Amino acid sequence: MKIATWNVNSLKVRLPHLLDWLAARQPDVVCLQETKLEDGKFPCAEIAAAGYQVVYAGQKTYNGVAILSKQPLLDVAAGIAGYDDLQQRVLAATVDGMRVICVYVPNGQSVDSDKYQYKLAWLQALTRLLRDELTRYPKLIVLGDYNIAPEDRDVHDPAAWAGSVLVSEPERAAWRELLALGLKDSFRLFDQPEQTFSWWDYRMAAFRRNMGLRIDHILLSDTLAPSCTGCVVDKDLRKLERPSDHAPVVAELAG
DNA sequence: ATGGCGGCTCGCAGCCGA
Repeated sequence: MKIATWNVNSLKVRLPHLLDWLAARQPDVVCLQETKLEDGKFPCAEIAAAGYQVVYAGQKTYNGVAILSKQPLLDVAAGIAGYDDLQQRVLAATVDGMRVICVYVPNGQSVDSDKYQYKLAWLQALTRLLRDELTRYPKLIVLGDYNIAPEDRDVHDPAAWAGSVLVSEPERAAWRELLALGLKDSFRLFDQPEQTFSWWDYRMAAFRRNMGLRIDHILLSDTLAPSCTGCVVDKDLRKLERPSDHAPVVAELAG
């Protein structure tokens, strides 16, 4: 099965791209971030017509997450239990016995901002949630926009980015804590082309010059990781008119 | 060169993303 994550940066604007992409690629499960839609405005009919069930947790202007699936979505839960968050950033559902958790990690803005402290606290809360979920769901997949480039090879210009938000050591330490729960970065299970990224700034012709970061990730529990047969970034959507600044990441699981 | 682009809003300027 094919399972994907994509930060759409407004589902309203990106819906035509999404529908074309679903038809072309036929992923089984798709997690979306930054839908930026109140639930009453979610395009349910269009997504149903494309052959997908969908659950979503949105808000006006910012954030918002959704899970699309060809198979039924069960035991749906939004947010992080025990962590009050007005921002809609987490959505979980069970698909075919596999727990799927869609995450939109806070950006953090800059390392000296309140938003950065929120990001670090939020990542701690996510770690607690995932530790708990892993006790109940050995087959766990956590995918989304992590807003962390885990290593320097995930950054187009590590020297220019050194110490800044998205690459700072506390963020990378939080990333390693997630992996230490028993999760694998599916992208790094395979040989990959150098300079593979999932986000490029809209400015400075960054996509054309491949000035990007790899910040969108698919984490697989140690139980699930052996069944992963590939993980790629699908850059085609970033080449279209009016693209999202993120490209989808797609993992293939056997069986 | 801290700008640049593109999304959003009780909008027409300012905030936010990454």
